[in-house]
Amino acid sequence: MSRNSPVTIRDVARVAGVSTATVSRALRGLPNVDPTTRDHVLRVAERLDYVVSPAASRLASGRAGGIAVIAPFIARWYFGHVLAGAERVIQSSDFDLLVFTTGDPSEPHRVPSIRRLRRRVDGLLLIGLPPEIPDVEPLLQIGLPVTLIGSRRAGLSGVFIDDVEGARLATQHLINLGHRRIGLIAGRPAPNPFVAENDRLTGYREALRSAGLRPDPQLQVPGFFTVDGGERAMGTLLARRSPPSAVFAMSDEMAFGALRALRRHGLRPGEDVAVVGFDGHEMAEVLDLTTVAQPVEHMGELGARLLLDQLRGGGRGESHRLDVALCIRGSSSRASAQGRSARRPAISSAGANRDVPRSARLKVDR
Amino acid sequence: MSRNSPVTIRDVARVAGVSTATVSRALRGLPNVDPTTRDHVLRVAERLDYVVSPAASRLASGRAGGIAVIAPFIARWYFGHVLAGAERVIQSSDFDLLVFTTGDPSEPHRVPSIRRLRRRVDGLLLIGLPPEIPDVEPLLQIGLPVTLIGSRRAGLSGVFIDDVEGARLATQHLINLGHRRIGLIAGRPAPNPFVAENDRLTGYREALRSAGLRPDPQLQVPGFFTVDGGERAMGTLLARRSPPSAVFAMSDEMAFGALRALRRHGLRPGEDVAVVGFDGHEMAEVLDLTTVAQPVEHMGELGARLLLDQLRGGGRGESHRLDVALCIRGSSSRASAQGRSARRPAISSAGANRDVPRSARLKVDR
DNA sequence: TTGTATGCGTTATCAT
DNA sequence: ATGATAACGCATACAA
Repeated sequence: MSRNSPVTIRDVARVAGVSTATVSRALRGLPNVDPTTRDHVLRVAERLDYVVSPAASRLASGRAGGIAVIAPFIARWYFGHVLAGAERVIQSSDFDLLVFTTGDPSEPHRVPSIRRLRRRVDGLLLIGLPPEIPDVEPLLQIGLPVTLIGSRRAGLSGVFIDDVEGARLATQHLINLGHRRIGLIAGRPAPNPFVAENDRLTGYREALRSAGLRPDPQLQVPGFFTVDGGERAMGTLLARRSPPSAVFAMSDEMAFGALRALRRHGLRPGEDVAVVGFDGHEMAEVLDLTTVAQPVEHMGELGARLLLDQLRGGGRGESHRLDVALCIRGSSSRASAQGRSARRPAISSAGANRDVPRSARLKVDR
Repeated sequence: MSRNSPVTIRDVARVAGVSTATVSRALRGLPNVDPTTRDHVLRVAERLDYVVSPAASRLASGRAGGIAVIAPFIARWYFGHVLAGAERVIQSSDFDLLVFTTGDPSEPHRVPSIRRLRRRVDGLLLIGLPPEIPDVEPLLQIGLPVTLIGSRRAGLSGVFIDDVEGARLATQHLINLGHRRIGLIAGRPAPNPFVAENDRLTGYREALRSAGLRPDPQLQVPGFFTVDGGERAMGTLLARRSPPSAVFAMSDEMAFGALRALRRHGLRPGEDVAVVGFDGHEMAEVLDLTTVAQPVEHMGELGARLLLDQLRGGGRGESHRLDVALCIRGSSSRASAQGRSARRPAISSAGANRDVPRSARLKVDR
């Protein structure tokens, strides 16, 4: 059995008839190497199927050779897509991509300990992790180049969207449709340290206020960014004495849950209750859900690129704000203010200020 | 405080008043170390905030210290969830988790070159990559411990489901509902080397045959495992001279597309055309889609565990077959065996509160 | 149980 | 442009 073929740099040097130093230089494309020599060395290395030992290289050079991508989750839509974008870019570099998951950052710290990171990676790519929360802070102190995706911090490289604007777009859209009681399915209960959430809350409120509407705390419910959470949140909203006629959810997945809650209550999205999500999830199209789309994969790519730039000594601390886009679909376009209320006489009246039909008041299961 | 003071094993040894060898042994929990000494060393290391240099350690020991998880995609539901499961257990080991993406394995090879893997990882975790396709084969030859998830090969460690049985369950369910023309939305066009696809095709055919039905090639269309592909496939099926009254899709995402196609054609899933998917996607519940659920996260966990066992010299080549479960929902339970019969006036979404008969066969899931 | 000494495969410094 | 050689930080036979 031809177990391992420990072809070392010395073998290459010997066969090529040069010193290991020259081989090293040639292989890494360093200057001060005769083109002829380099060519020769490359050929020999190829023929011998030589592969540098990362361990040795790293030990000698002091570089770790890896990039840590740290995110709360992998399987959730937003994170999966950002990660996919980042992976593509990092894979085309010669850094290893190490993945770390933290779980919900508002819960007990599962953030990878510094020890787990130190000496193993040269840079950090943080996805959806607010730099201000206690467990993340240490990661920033460890002195490695960092790039933030989906959150931001003065002086740190990052790529993010205008969450305030996104939420405002969504809310304003609902207002334009004639709605006056607009609910909010948020993430975690406020107050919390998550910038994106706070920004979206701000956008929501601002839109309401500038339309002369008063944000009603009773209409703001946490949905924890899950489908089930969104469903429960919608249930809670429907159970209010005066339920909303429209809802803005801070994520598509929560909006999906909201849609289901509506159906379970016999209400039709877009007709009885308007719903707008946030993300641009593929399923939003399938479910005919209006949403604020963000360029997730691109955010991952760009973030990775920014980090690589730093690692290569190039520009440090660059920051990019990407645009979002409101995708209007059936869940909000069939304005019910005067819309197809024919099928549901109960809600035909009262313009935008109408109440949700009685059936909405039914108790929420689960 | 000063930057980082590269605390080495020698510093620890000096401060602790022992040799570096002892420190090394103590820190790694090796036997033949006086408990008192070990304790002392540990304390000193802790106080000095010592972190072993992976590079040095790996160079000296010859181990790479990493596990490569290789999958076609990250952002697709199945892969994201399997990966999440694997991540959890690998993270609790002391191997680094390196992620590699290949893109669709039926396309030009983007499989990570051996050179990219050799010396960097100690083991391979292949997700949804059939060992028989040309690009994957080399990975198996490189001599590293391998575990397969979602595919299998005699002699190789792996975790998979009974795809034949899953497809049979789905198809039989439709047959039981009275359907006789049952379409199939497959993955890639047959023939192809993907075991899971072939198995599901087999299950589909067997169910039909054992019910005295003849599988009609005209009713088998590729959907490429995407929502859009599924939508197109459904469109194709509906355009047949004699369209199916029911459809089994090899993935939930394709089934979602099929649902959308139906709606666009003014047909109601579960009433005009029955649809069954495959996966157990969360959205299946939201969309009231009947599906064959597989324990994806658990597959990831188990796969990682099997690989770790091999790496630790324990059991080699273990194989696990996990059970699937048919989750019956509205997309198939409102039996209406007459295909595109006259549309019914009723709107039945309100009653979509079906429970999930976890049919006889579910092992692990949540 | 503990210490000594050597080697792991590269990179980088200094000559040449 | 190229070569010799000292680190790099740790693991591990071997000795004690």
